[in-house]
Amino acid sequence: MARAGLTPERLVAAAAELADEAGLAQVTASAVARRFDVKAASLYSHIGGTDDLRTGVALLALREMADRVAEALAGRSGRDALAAFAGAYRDYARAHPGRYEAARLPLDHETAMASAGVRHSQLARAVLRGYDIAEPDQTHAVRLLGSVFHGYISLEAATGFSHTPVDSDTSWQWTLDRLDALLRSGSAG
Amino acid sequence: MARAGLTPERLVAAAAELADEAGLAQVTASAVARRFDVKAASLYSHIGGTDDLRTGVALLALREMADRVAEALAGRSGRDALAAFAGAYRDYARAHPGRYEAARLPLDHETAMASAGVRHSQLARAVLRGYDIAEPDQTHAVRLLGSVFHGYISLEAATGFSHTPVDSDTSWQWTLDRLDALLRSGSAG
DNA sequence: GTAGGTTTCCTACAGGGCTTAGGCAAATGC
DNA sequence: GCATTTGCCTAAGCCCTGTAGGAAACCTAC
Repeated sequence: MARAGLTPERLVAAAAELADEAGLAQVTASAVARRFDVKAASLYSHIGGTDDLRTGVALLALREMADRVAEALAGRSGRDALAAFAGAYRDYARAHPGRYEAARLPLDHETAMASAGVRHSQLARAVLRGYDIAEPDQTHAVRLLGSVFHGYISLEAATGFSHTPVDSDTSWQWTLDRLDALLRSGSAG
Repeated sequence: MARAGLTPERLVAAAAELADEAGLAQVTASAVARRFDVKAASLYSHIGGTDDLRTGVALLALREMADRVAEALAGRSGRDALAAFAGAYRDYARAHPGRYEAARLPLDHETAMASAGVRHSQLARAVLRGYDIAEPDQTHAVRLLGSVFHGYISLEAATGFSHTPVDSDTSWQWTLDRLDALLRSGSAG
């Protein structure tokens, strides 16, 4: 019988597609095996198991997001950079909800340190260079940016902010304006 | 043989404890049944299944959080109210991580509308009464509060913001200060 | 080109979890 | 005290995980 050509990379890529289509919970060894017309047991020479698959999706998502954010940020500063930064995350989450979900999985310290997660905080600091904020406020501000955007994106994904007549895009712009103002007054401490 | 005295409420309560101790993923019909020294099949006359159990935990968590937030808010306004509001959520999430996790489960529209989730936005609006913000900005501000606090709490839970020497409590206070200032200047925009 | 070794995928199996169906025993109500 | 209702049981089917060991495809080197 012809071989399916399984590799860790292809398995993780399939897992990522599955996550986006059906949710991270549907990413299982069985489901991924089905995508390759292969028995579930065949995956175990390539990956450790279901957890490995999900962690793989998380690492992939962190890399892809960092790439997109970096590209969005190129040549921008100030409010422009802030909007590009936030927009890149939001767009990614909407295009790849399962991957985004995976990116929030807890990673052990070692894996986290070797992941693209590190680039994310560097990118946030790049945005803040447009705002003249010194340490330790800069660290506070990095956390604030992460919190606001991750929070907004995940609440938007869960509820769609659909219970009121106010448009979510309008709230998003409003939030960016206010955050920009907040950071601009940031050097005051 | 003696009966175990199962009820939907007791099952959900046990599921909530389990969630806090071991994570929401460990909340299964089997695991809850073990807590009552009962076979898993016995649960099915009381609850619909595993999903029901988790949804039950979500609804419980929403109720408990709304109660605590309401209590924390009593008699406070302005920055005091803001800090009490945010602190109540953060404390709850730390005391009951599994319940907090469950509270973010997507609920169908009908269930969401009948849940205590509705009270949460009312409580956020109560905080904003101290800041003189009219619609539609008030809705934007409600979303901002939800985003910042939920985002902060979930990032804190996942990473502990432990990769840098800057204390998380300090960032939290800084965030509250800045948010207070932002809302105070809010009537302008 | 073909023999050996390696890799890839297979079948088989053990272990759990979910959930339904149907039965017996305990509680309840009359 | 007896009938009914309720609560928990066993049994069984299905799906997922992960391990072990086998067979076939691929590679290498003569």
